[in-house]
Amino acid sequence: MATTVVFVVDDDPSVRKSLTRVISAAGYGVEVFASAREFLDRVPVSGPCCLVLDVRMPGVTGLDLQNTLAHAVHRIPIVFITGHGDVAMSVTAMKSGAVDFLTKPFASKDLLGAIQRAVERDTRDLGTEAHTEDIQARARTLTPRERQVFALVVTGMLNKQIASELGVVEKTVKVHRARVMDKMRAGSVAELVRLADGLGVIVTKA
Amino acid sequence: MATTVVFVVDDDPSVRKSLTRVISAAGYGVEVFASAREFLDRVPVSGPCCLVLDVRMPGVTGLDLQNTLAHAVHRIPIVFITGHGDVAMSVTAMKSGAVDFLTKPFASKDLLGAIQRAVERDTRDLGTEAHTEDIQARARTLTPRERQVFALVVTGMLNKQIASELGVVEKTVKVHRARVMDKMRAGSVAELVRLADGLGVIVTKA
DNA sequence: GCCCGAATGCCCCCAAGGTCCAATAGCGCG
DNA sequence: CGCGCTATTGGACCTTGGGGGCATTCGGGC
Repeated sequence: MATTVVFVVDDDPSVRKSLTRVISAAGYGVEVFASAREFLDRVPVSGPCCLVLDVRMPGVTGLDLQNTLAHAVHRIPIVFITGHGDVAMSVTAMKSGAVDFLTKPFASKDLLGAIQRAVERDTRDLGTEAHTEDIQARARTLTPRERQVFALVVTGMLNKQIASELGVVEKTVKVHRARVMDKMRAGSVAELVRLADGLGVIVTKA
Repeated sequence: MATTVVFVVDDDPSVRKSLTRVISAAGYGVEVFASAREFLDRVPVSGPCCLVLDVRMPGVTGLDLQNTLAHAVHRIPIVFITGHGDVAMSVTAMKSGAVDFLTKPFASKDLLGAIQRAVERDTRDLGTEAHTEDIQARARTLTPRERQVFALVVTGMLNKQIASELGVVEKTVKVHRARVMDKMRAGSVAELVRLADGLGVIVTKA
């Protein structure tokens, strides 16, 4: 499997160096960046990861980067570190979903603990994300009509009810329905409902 | 409907007084307490609410109270306020699910904004909670056998498969199944699956 | 002894799913 | 322009699955 990689963004070279030592000693892959921009210029990742981010940096700050990433496709979990943090700053970061917010000096084990929690979260997110992607991919192969039938089937409607709803004959509904079950790879109505809800719930909850 | 009530726990009488003024002016009901213990001695609430809590108090602190409430049945959303907060304290509070963490002096609108978000969260929680309660109540009326059939039906298994799984005849399964649909007030398998997943997801998440 | 949960048999109806076949419409390609 | 492909629709027919009604039996518990 791909090694879990921890990204470090800090403008202080000595901090980057010591963080790299501590984090790689814990068995993670480490990639360091001196600025938010540098990080954004080569984000593409696969596999679980997290971001250790200095709040206070010249130019784009850590909080700015957090906001930028919040609208990105894949939201990477962030552990903030800072030399001169204040309460308002930490609260803002936490409200925006940061995993932790450490003020220097901090114990290595605190940092590694936070990183571990961040990585765990990311692993979970990636799992559900991949799963949702998979389902959406199947849903995309449905024709418009099949999609309509799909939507009505998962409400529990009978074929004849769906038929009158769509203004067609029951037989036609059966055909579409069979294709939906096939394309969505559902072996039963129960599975189909779960696929549908997985699609809907995620959208509603996220 | 019941008025939304905001609980205030602070050991400083003058703070209690001014908070009461600000919060009730915003249209909320307010109940004040001088200590965590005093609050715990008369918690029972119905209807949406939230808690405005001073971190630093003699005896049981705000963070202690937060921990205590975390294991309670109904987790009330908390807005922390404090005169002398530090970053570690705020991060702990936020990680434990606090809605916000304000340091004095703060603007009234910041407090009221936080309260509004807390109340909205509580309203949502109460809604889903009541809904889950309702479903669980129905599930409790099921006999052991009906429960087993219920569990297998929502897997998408056929009656004959359930029958062999339970070592009985298909007809017997049909009878239980019919009772399950009746008791759970489900009009279709689709609905039944949603009821079951609603139960399962909550159980898994809580 | 009565009530209830559980199990079962028989009969019948309706819903779901599949087979074989067929028609129409739109769209891109040579 | 015709050919092929896909989406959509529909009919006839048959099998399997789900659900309801009715009656019976059996074992516990009050």
